[in-house]
Amino acid sequence: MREPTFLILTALAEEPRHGYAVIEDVSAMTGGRVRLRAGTLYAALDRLRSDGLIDVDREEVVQSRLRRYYRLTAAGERSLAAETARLREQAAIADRRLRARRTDLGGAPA
Amino acid sequence: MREPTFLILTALAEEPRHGYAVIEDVSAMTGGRVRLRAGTLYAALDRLRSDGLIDVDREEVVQSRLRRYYRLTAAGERSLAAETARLREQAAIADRRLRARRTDLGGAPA
DNA sequence: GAAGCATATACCGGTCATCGGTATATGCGC
DNA sequence: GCGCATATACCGATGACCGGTATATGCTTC
Repeated sequence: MREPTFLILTALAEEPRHGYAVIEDVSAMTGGRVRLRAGTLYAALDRLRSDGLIDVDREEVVQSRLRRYYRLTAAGERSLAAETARLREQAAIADRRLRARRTDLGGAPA
Repeated sequence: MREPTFLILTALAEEPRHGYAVIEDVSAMTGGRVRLRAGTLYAALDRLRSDGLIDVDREEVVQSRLRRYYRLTAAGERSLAAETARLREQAAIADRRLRARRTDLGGAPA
């Protein structure tokens, strides 16, 4: 799973959101670093839906504009949890090695 | 940065390694989940080298076969550290939301 | 009242990291 | 001599993602 996909699932983990709200939440989550493109978002939404990780929650019409809300399915929740565990483990391994490097004397000029 | 690239940098963070040793370390690190393909590895190595994140450490001939060892540069170390921090943060956010979900009552059948 | 901006969904062409397979070469065990 | 592990390297295909654009509406500003 790539970063944008992971962030979309994380956005939907908090509460059902419509497309545009996902873009905004991902931006807020990453301190503005990740600005999801419309193309990325809607393609990912379709893909995640056909994979059964998300589903349409409801549709609302606000100011005569359609809002389609998506929510995480049980499978999506499991998938996000597994991915989160993986991220945490890999970060821990890298962290350990980076620390060991710095401990091994200021060291080799790279 | 995608997962294979991150894992390659992590493999080199421990000590200089040659290509094949990177494949083995990545496999060990991920409990056998990630088996880097030769195509993935050498393309990534070339790319990382031209990006200045890794460099050739030395070359050895073992059993008349060449072994090219790569090491992390200072830039590579910084890049890996930044990426690690990003992973840790995103995992923490997702974790928080997943926990909140479970707390919010066993909840909605997805 | 029109121009511009935010909201909102959607499509499309292109890029690029990765995958899967293959080529090449050597040494070892059977 | 055959298969396997080691070792580097190339190539075509895939697919997620990017960037841009189209469409539509309502709000704000001049």
